[in-house]
Amino acid sequence: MKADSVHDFASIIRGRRHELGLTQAALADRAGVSRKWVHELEGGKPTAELGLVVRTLHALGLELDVRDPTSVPGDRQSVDLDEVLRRHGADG
Amino acid sequence: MKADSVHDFASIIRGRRHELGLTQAALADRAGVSRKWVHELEGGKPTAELGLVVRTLHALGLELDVRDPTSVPGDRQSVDLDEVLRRHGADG
DNA sequence: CTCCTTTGTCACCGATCGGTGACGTGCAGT
DNA sequence: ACTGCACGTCACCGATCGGTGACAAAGGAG
Repeated sequence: MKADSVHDFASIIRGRRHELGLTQAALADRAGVSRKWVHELEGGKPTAELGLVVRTLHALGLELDVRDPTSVPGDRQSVDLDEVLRRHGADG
Repeated sequence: MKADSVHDFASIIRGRRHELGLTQAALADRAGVSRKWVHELEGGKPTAELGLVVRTLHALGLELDVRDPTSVPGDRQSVDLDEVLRRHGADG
């Protein structure tokens, strides 16, 4: 599940929480954060601390991955650095 | 690439930055953050803001994924909620 | 309608984030 | 030795984080 923005995190987390039948309070408890924070995260708060997000994801049984979208299996191993920089540099 | 902790982010980001031949300053510039922040992130700062992390990842041409480790392709589609909660609840 | 649960929201607060500007170190080239 | 670059680190600062405690709205059940 691609999480390109903080809003993606928001929906993923909220969805997963519902899947597991957890309340915000229950999730907050499991993740060791406050209910208010869970509420804000599910609202797409961009300033949420990385560590807390990771903990919350784990509390939901989810895992975080970092991928290189340009490394297509069977295509090639390395990347066009210029290409990458070009695409992400100015305006994508 | 699994990022289970903020330290994983640290090494992934630092490694990728080197792959691309970018300096901390250059990356900071591309991501719209300060060089100090990049330095701290690469040091494993757990309080780094999610939004900035996402921006930095994008500036490195990387993508963030959220996965359910229990959903093995070809095994089954859904999850044992109890199982998940049990594993992540007490002590994993 | 009443009770209960869940969620959205508020004010208040100490602690800390991230930016800026600067300085010292280590390394490479000349 | 001297110059230049990348990096680590520092003090300072306004802005904001996340926690706490409390209250109101929304939804279901009797």
